[in-house]
Amino acid sequence: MTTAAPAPVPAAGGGRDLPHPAPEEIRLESVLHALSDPMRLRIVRELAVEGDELSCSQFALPVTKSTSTHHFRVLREAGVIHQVYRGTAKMNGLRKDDLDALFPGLLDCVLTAAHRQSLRLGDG
Amino acid sequence: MTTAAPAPVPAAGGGRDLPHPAPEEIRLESVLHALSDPMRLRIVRELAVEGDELSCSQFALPVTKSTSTHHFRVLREAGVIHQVYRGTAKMNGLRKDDLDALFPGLLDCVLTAAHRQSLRLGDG
DNA sequence: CACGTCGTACGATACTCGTCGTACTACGGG
DNA sequence: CCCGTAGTACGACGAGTATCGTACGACGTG
Repeated sequence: MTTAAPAPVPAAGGGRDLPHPAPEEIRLESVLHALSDPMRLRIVRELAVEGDELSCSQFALPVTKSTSTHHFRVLREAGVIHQVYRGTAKMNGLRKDDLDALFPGLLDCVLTAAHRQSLRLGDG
Repeated sequence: MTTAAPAPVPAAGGGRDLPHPAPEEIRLESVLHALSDPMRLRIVRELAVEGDELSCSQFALPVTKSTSTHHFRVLREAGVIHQVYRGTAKMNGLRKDDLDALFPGLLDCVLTAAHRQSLRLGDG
C-alpha cells in the first residue's frame, strides 16, 4: 500500500501471475478429484520428491504441451500446487503447508499410498 | 465341486452375490475418484459412523434410486465398500481392513478431512 | 530486431460421468 | 398366489474431461 504501485506493472522477475484459490476456498472433493488422475498423481509425486523448483517442461510427461498445461491448471485450481512465472518458465510447487493445515496428514497418506502401490505394481 | 449343484441355485440365506475387487486389485486412483464425489463421500462418512449394517435405503440421499444404485456400485467396484444381500435389502460396509492394509491411514485422513471441512463450511 | 523456447488459448473430438425415468427382477408376507 | 418393498437394468441426456493440433503470446539471447 505505502509504495503506491501504479497498476500495469506486473512485477520484476515474476512476469504475469496466476489465480490461486485461497486456503479457505480449497475443497476436499476437488483435491481428491485432482489426485485421482494418473497423470496428475504422477506430477504431484514427482513434485513431492524433487522440491518446488520444477518447471512444467521438466516432467517429460507422455502427453502434448496442451494437455500438460491442462493438468497443471487443474492441480492449481484445486489448490494442490502453486505456480509462479520465472522468466519464460513456470515453476511449480506443492502447497504442502496449506493442505496440511486444512487436511492434516492427507497429502502424506496419499503420497505414501501411491508409493506403496507403485512398488506393488512394479511401475515405480 | 463335490456337491454338484445344478447351477441356478444362488445360495441359501444370502441370495445373489456381488462382484468385489480383490485387495490386490484395488487402485488408489479409483479409490480417490470414488471419494471425490460429494454424494459418495457422504455415504462413506455415514458408513464410518454408523457401522456396516446399513441398507441402501437407509441413507435418504437426495437422488433417485437409480442414482443411488450407481453410486453404491462405484464405491463397491473401487473397493471402498462391500455389499451383501440380506433378504430384500442390501447391506453395506466399509472395507476398512483392506484399505488400511493397502493405504495405511488414508481412509482416516479423508474422513477427518471431510469432518473438518463440514464443520468449517457449516454443512455438517 | 530476429529467433528459439516455454507455455497459453481455442476449437474439435471422443469418452466418461451424474442424473433421471421407466420397466424389470428378487425376496418376503398375507 | 398376489402384492408390496428393495434394488437393478437400460436408455437417454447434459455436463464435464482428457486428449490433440494449430495458432499465438511472453521472455531471453544473439
